[in-house]
Formats: sequence, structure tokens, C-alpha cells
Amino acid sequence: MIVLDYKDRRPIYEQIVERFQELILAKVLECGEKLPSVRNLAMELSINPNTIQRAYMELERQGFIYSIKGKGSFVADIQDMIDIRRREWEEHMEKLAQEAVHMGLDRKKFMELAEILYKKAEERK
Amino acid sequence: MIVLDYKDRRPIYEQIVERFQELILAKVLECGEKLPSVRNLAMELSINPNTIQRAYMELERQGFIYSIKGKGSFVADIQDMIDIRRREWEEHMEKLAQEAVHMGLDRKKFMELAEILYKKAEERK
Amino acid sequence: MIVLDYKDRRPIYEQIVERFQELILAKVLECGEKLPSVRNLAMELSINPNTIQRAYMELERQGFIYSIKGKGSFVADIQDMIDIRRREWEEHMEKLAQEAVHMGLDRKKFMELAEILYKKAEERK
Amino acid sequence: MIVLDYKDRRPIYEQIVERFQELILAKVLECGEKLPSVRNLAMELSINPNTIQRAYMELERQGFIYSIKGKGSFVADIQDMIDIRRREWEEHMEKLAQEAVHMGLDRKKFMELAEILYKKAEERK
DNA sequence: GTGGTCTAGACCACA
DNA sequence: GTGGTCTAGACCACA
Repeated sequence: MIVLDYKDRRPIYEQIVERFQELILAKVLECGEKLPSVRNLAMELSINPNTIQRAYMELERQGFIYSIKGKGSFVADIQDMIDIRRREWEEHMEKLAQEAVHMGLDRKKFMELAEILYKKAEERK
Repeated sequence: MIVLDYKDRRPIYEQIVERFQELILAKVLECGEKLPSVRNLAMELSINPNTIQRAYMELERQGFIYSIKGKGSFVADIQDMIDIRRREWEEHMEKLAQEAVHMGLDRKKFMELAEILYKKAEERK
Repeated sequence: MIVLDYKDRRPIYEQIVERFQELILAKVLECGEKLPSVRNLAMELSINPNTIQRAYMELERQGFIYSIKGKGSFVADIQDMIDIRRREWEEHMEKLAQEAVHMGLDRKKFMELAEILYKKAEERK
Repeated sequence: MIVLDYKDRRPIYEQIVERFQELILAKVLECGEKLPSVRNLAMELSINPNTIQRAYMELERQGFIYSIKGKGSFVADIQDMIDIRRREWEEHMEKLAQEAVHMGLDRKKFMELAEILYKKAEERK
């Protein structure tokens, strides 16, 4: 489920955070589901438990999971978060569209650029 | 060239600033071109010359125009500004495209939304 | 007892819900007391019975009233709710007082602000 | 400047974070001022550099300081943060005052409670 | 068993 | 020299 990329220059804990974010946002990990324990995941990935701990701390701070001492870490209910993100995204997009109109970017060019940038983002993923 | 909207809740000088920004960015007013004098424009719009003065000061502060005592106000060379704005706009758009991919918004929906928001911005103008 | 404000932008049923909440919390309507029937209140306010129905449904969902088929709607026992709200209110107030101390707001200014905001709330009511 | 309280049950890094927050909010440490280096402060307090690192990370996340690799950690410009906090605090206070009015808490009792809770917060500090 | 904190110490990137 | 990441491992609180 979690695969580390040692060629990646980003720190390991960051890779773990991002991977779990994806799994949770894509609902592969469902609300309330238990994450592997800090120690188990550390063993499985052959890394130090501290690194997992740090990743889980960050995920909890961001509201993706919640941890209960003595019980484990669990996927949080992120529907509200998703809704808020979606709304903010649309607001930003609306603002950019307005700026495009002000800058004199016509609809055709605007749509072309949007498509190019979307494809670029898709490939990068 | 300048039309005031008294139903608009924003201060008049702000409307004037925005209108000139549009005219300059859209290159209706070209680099080096002389703006109407403070007094003339005030008469034309039937408003206090101080309001125009304030708008011109703000435009100068933002780098859209420059004023020469005894000669008048002129459109500044804003190519650099345009380039920077355009670059920043593209960066923002790229970021939004990336977020769209991360949120699981597929290309079709992304393009539809982009078009809707562009049209909405166009109508509002 | 219920006065509608058509200048208010909120939906009518929401205004009705809020008004009944106030009447029940202020114990003008006592526990067990019968509310006006859907039809009567609708006639009295010259609005659609469905709107009243919706308001009553919302009030029941929130635990302010209970409805018995064929008999009517009655004010619920809300003492628990009142106690909980009061406790939560005090907790929030305690937290704000603490933040005030941390922000360096001295007691005199804190008390002044509290009084001003209380009066403002009173007037608005 | 920083004194640890080993009787305090809270983790050391949290104490350090809070202490620096106070020093920065009270402007004892001014904007742009350099904080002691991770290693120096660790030596001075006879604790592990990791613990300081963790505290500084948290302070940076919260916007109190910024760190530049190879140069050090510096106090951030927090005037905006202070303004925002103050505004949010007032909004919360206004809301609580409104709720107090709705709950039927009269002004005298409201003011008494406010004073008691303020004193309590002051003593706890 | 589980998460949370902390120590001791290594190594890296950046300046 | 400075912050940032990571390992190895201890100990605590909670369940």
C-alpha cells in the first residue's frame, strides 16, 4: 500500500504523508478504518518508527487521521474537508477566470491553456 | 471612456482606478499616451477634481502611470508588469489544475467548469 | 407571538424555527405546552402550511418539540439541553478570558469590551 | 530566557513553544531577531537538540518564526497575526454576548461571570 | 499493544 | 555553523 521511493529527494515522512492523503481522499481507506500501527508499518517499510510517528503526527494535524493513545490511528471523517476544499478551489478558479477576462485572454486561448495545464498535471502525477 | 456607477458601493476613485487599469492593460491607452487632465476629467464626470487626483496618485503608486508637473499624466511602460502578471496567473492556473487532478476531478468536468466560470466572468464584465 | 420579517433574507421557515427556539429557551412556552396547530398558525401568518410543517420538523429534529399524530406538537423537556448549552457557553467564555489574558488585554479593557458587546447584542434583539 | 519546569506534566517541547510564543507576542523578541541555534539552546537547557528542533518546527508552522537552512531561525513579522487574532477574538466575544442575551442571562450576571472568569485566567497564568 | 516523548548521535544540504 | 532528516532505542501513559 505504501511504497517508498529512495530516489525521491523529498524526505521519507513526507512521502508517507502524501501517500496516505491520496489513499484517504480516494476513499481507499475509509472513514474510521484503522491504520497500521506505528511499529508495524515501520517494520514493514524497514524504517525507523520515529519516521512513521512523524508522518502520522502530520496527518493528524492536517485532520486526515486521529490517534488514540493505546488504541491506534484511524481515518478521520473528511467529508467536510473535501467540501471546503472543493468550494475554495472553485472560488480560486472563478477569480482566475475573471483575471483572464481582464487580461484580454480570449475564451479559446483560455480553454487551450486550461487543457494543457490539466494534462501536464495529470502526467506529473 | 470612463463611466461611473453610482449604484456601486465602492468609492468613486476606486472605480476610476480600476477602469484606467483595464484600459491600460487592454492597451486601449498605449504606453506614453497622455491621460485627460485632472480638471478636464473632473468636469466631464461632474465630480470633484480631488477625487481624480486621488485616483491618479493611486495609479502612479501602482506603476500604471507617471506624472510630470506642469505637463500631465502619462501611461507608463507596463510590459514588465503585464509579463509578471501573466506569469503569476499561469502559475496559479497550473496549481489549480494540479489540485483538480488530486481532487479526482476528471478532465471533462474540469474543462466544463473552466468554461462555465469563464463565461460567467465575461458576462459580469 | 410569531412575527415574520419579509425583509430578512433567510427563509421563512428558518425564522419560525428561530423564534420558537427563543420562546422555548426563554420558557415563554413551557414544557409540555401545546404549540399552535400547523393549519392554524399557517392561517394566522397567511403562509403555506408546508412551511410551518417544515419548521416543526426541524424543531423536532433539534429536540425542542415532539409531535404526536392526531394530537399536535408539544414543547419538549429541554432542561438538559439548556444545561448543556449553559455549560458549553461558560467553557467558551472561560477560553476567551484566557485568550484575553494571553493577548495582554487588561481587565478594565476586557470588562469594557464585554459590556459594549452585551449592550450591542441586547439592542439587536 | 527559557526556563523548563520538570514538574510540569506537559512535554518539554510544548513548554518551549509556549515560552517563545509569549516572548514574541510580548515583543521581548523583536521581528527579525535571531533565536538561539538549535544546538546552543539544547546545550544551555541540557536537553537533546531534537527536542528544540521539534519546538522550532512547531513555531515555524504556527508562523511565529521562520528558519533558513544554514543561517538560523528568526522571529517572523507577526503584526498581521496579532490583528487577525484580535479580530477573531472580538467576533467570538460578540457571538457569546448574543448567546447570553438569548439564554436570558441579564447584564449584571453576564458581567459578574466575565469578571470571575477573567480573574481565574489571570491567576492560572 | 498502542501512540507520545525524549535521548544520543549520524549525516545531509546550504551558507 | 546552521537547520532538517533519520536511525536506534528507551520509557511513559493509556487500554
